Amino acid sequence: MWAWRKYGQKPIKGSPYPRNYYRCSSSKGCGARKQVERSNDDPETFTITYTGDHSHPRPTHRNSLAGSSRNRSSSSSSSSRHPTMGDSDPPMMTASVLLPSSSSPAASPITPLNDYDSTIGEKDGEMFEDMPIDSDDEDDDDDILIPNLTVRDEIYVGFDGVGRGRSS
DNA sequence: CGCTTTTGACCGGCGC
DNA sequence: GCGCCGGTCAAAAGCG
Repeated sequence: MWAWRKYGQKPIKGSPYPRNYYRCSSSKGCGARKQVERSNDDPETFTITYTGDHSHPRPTHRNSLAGSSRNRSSSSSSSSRHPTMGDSDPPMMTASVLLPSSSSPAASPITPLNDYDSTIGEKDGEMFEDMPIDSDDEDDDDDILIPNLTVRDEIYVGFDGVGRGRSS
């Protein structure tokens, strides 16, 4: 997926675990940020909060980003959607990754996050972006986000930066 | 060599 | 005005 560079980590009050701050490094002026925090109750549950939007196309191997947008400000995220799609503006893209240690993924539509356990159970909050996409070749054009399963109602991914930059 | 990660410090905002 | 909290940047080190 995208490349995320960790730029900070701070202990959050109210949570025994620290929060990690990641920033997209795929593009210079990409204002996309990722915030990873572990649940207090479920150490296996990670709450990922994405904010902002990427200003660069997806490194997918399919689809050509015909004339992808070329407007790159510097910090502001003025990205455009895919021309092929007719730019809609999804208010937000959310991805919640929960790793139920005991819960069974049976309820999950896809992606057995059980495997995540090994990937994530390393330390506090690492990069576990290797979600096992079952898709043969993810032909989706630009469907951001992965099939996430939100089991915990507390797993809420808030987007304060929704519609930041380009929209509006 | 380039890039990523890690820790600390700094800054801004808010509350009291 | 001070203290607290959250958030970000910066510099250095390590690894590929």
